[in-house]
Amino acid sequence: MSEQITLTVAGAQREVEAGTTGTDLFGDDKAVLVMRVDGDLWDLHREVPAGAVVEPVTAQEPEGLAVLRHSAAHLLAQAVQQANPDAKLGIGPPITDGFYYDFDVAEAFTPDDLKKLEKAMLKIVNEGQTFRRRVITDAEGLEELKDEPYKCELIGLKGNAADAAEGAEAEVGGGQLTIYDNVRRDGSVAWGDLCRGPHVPSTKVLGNAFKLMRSAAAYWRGSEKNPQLQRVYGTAWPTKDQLKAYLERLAEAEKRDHRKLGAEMDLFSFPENIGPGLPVFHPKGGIIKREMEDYVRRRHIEEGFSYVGTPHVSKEDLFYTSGHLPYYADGMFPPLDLDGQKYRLKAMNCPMHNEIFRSRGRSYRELPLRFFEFGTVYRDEKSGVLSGLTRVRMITQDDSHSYVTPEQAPGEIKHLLDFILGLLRDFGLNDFYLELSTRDEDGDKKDKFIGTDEQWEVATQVLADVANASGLELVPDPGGAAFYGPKISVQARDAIGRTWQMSTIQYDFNMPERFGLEFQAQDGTRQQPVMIHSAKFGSIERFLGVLVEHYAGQFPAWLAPVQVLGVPVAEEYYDYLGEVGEKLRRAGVRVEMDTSDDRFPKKIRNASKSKAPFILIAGEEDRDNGAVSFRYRDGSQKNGVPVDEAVAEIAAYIASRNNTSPTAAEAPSEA
RNA sequence: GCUGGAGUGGCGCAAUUGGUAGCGCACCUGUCUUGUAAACAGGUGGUUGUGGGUUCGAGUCCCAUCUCCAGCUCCA
Repeated sequence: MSEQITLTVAGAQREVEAGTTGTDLFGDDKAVLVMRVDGDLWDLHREVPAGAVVEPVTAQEPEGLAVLRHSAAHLLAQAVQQANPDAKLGIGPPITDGFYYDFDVAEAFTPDDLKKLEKAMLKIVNEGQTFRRRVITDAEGLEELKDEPYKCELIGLKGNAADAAEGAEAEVGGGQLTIYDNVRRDGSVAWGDLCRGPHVPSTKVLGNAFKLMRSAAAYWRGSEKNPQLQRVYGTAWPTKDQLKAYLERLAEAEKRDHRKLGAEMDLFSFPENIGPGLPVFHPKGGIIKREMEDYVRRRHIEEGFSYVGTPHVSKEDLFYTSGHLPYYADGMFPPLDLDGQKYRLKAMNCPMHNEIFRSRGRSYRELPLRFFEFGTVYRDEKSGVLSGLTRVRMITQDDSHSYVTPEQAPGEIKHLLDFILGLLRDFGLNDFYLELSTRDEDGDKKDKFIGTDEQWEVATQVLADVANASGLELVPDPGGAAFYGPKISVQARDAIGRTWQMSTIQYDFNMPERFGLEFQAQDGTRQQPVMIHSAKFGSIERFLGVLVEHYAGQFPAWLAPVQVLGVPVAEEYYDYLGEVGEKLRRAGVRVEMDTSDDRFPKKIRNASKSKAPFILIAGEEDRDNGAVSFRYRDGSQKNGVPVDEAVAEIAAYIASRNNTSPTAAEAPSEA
């Protein structure tokens, strides 16, 4: 009597009874969390309509994993409201590596609360509650959720949920309004929440591969103007092993933290008496910074840039001319008053370079004209955003400005992009993607952008063309442009897969106008150049921090503050090894000697911890043979190398700028 | 800037209900020093971020302030 319907299940046509659910189809396989029905994710307990194309979805694919995490967020909210029925619910979407849920509670969550909540969540997991979907009308929703003001607000915003708040679409989606009830085994409803779903079939699925990480405040719907809610962050994984691996990844990142390594390795510090966000570089950090700058300066000159120099302060008017001050006064330090004339610490170099450009008449024959400098700028970053070297108030930009004709712009941008990628590779970063930051078309920040629609369109198109031609992945970033023009930024992935924003290339049609820049064209007319701004590493300070983390402090030999650490086997050999050290110094190598009165094994331990790429050892045997022995970072050794050979090998390795650590396993001079 | 948490010798940490500020590493001194991740002994160093307050007595409690951490917001 039951009607038969036809479905396409996992690619194969099947005849099933009408009313068949996803659980009927896939329930045997516990790995299946939800199903994809004609492209949309559905709960397994829903009935599949006739003619549908149905596929199982597991946590192996990103969408399945997101469902798992979304369900974990629900689990958290349930636990919170169990403990505190007065807690009002915000939103609770899945995010990278986990989830969060926002609550309006009288008291912020303590670490102790998180532990208790985790236990409560585990209890719900063990009860094996099922997520049950229920379609409601807006009116029913408003009635049922009358004690949840934030949810009601979301219902009111339904339809443009994406605008309501990042993550809000996880709650109300675009279409039907649904509530998910968590049902106990006896059929009673434990808890419910407005939610678009879908969810995993049972809380059991969440196992105990979840963990609450931290709590922090977050503005409701992401706006400073709104009240702050308490956000609880958690992580959730399909298996305990994956959770463990994730926690290990975090621990690894912590070990590489440049703030920690910077202090340990005596590279830099942030003295309280100088001020927050203002780093000082110690001798060893200074070496790395200088090596970076020397190399980058050399490469710029090779690529046709002229090195220029500009002051750190200027009359305030300059920044009105550039347009920075009216727009970004908050980001600049307050003015200094000099006999009634206001001066500002510079927050950007371009106005200064423009003054160099217009210091005399320019000919088309000079273009592209490329100015470059390590320009240190000062920005009054809000106190809460400062973070080690990655966010500072003193930023040394490896900043260049190319003045070109509009026709030359695409070629110059390509030139810059190739140059940048080459530089990043020279420093050992090989994995990139690009971001194209454009102006906000209609958001509330639209007014921030100056220039005509046509100018923006041209500029954006030029950048997009070059970016696309590069073959790299290109991610759009609407609203991320500078006020004076769109930009490409290069994002680099480091050794443990984190991405860092590095270089930027900006197309600027605006500042040449404001500064009245012009050049004389072939036909004798005066024309306006286009400016291409570019910072290769963004900031030397930040890039140094990134390199510390990328290499975990084990810098490539050419950058390492101490390239060779000499370890005599005993006091008797201090002089002999000292002579080797002298030879190395004459070859331009940075050498330190361990002349402490520690005994040999302790010296080896210290040397290993020092992160020097080459450890040179000499004892009786070596001295007899006019030789020296190598110990590398990986613990491998090479004994009895004649001194001249050793010096040549080290010097060659450094000169090669090889970014991998030397080891005995490799051929000696694979430079 | 907002919310929450935290500041104890150079670094990492400890100090029962408010009752003598300790330990390890580093550093200094001495005795040592012979082949690959810690020789032994002794010693210096702190007005517990800073300024107030409560108390017979404050690292511990209260207020303010500075700095750091996490997140939010921001990032020309």
